[in-house]
Amino acid sequence: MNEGKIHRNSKQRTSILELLKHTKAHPTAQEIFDALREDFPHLSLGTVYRNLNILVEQDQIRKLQYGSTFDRFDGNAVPHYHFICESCGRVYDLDIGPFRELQNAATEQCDHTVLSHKIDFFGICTDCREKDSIHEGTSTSPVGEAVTLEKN
Amino acid sequence: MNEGKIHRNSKQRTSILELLKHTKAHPTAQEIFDALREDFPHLSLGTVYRNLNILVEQDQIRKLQYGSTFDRFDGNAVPHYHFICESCGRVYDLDIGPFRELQNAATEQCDHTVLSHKIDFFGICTDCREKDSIHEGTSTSPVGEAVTLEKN
DNA sequence: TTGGATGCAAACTATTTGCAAGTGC
DNA sequence: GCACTTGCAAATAGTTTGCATCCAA
Repeated sequence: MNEGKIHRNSKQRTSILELLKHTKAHPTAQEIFDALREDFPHLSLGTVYRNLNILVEQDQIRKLQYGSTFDRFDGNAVPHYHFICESCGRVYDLDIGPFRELQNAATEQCDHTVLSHKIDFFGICTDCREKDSIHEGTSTSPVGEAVTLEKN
Repeated sequence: MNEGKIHRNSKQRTSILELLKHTKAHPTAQEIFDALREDFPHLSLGTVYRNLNILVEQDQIRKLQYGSTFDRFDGNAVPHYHFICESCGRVYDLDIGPFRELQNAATEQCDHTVLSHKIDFFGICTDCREKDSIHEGTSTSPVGEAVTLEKN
């Protein structure tokens, strides 16, 4: 895309980065937009998306995708794994790993050049577990495709 | 959604499932549509999506999402990990794991109830590595958000 | 015969893009 | 002043949905 472009500073982009660096919430583009609207009443969603893409490209933030219809963004550029609550859709950082052995295992098993990996854990977060007599939370459609080790 | 619905047989759904069971290619909805068009000249994309969702719901197939704009589908319902080529976008099955220790590690570190996990490995597939003097393949935009253990 | 399944087209949603005006360097 | 950025609105792309008709049980 616009890989080699020289980027100017902009209050908008700086604010987006700041917001992401100071939250653990992994917000969506829309959430970032809503939050920054207070400071920039004329802010547009297009600008938010444009800047998020620039920041991702610069490796300052990360784009998270695991099954909802929309992406989330992570201001923590340091490699780490995630836990995704299948009830409320929230994303939590995990403080384990990285497990380089996994990559060795993968490399040994296939002939491809393995450069990186990503692990997502799924389940029910403490928050949802507590308010659990109601069982089904206001969920943003959970995920499929995960390795269930203990099927119940 | 339509969880408890009783589903009739349909040639279309059967064919979609057959196709997915007999390929290792993890095709997209569009690719499935194109392939089945030969047998069902009047097939519609809507039908393909509807049936894919039913099959996912029935745990007969899995929906894969790792960063492209579109989803892929996996006829292998047995838990397994994937390797995604960052150059050509192809998805390969890996024959390692599942690593239940990971889940224990995660459970210990957070208080959430961890039910499942998923691992994706990223890199360059053998195919792309070979035709590599040309370097940039016809890529469908690679992924972000992965743990790079050895930055080169 | 009844309610799910299909084809078709229109609707939706998240994201991207074109353009004229604004702005950092 | 040049080129990047912005806001706005229109455009995309992938997926979903409404509806009349079709078809499996």
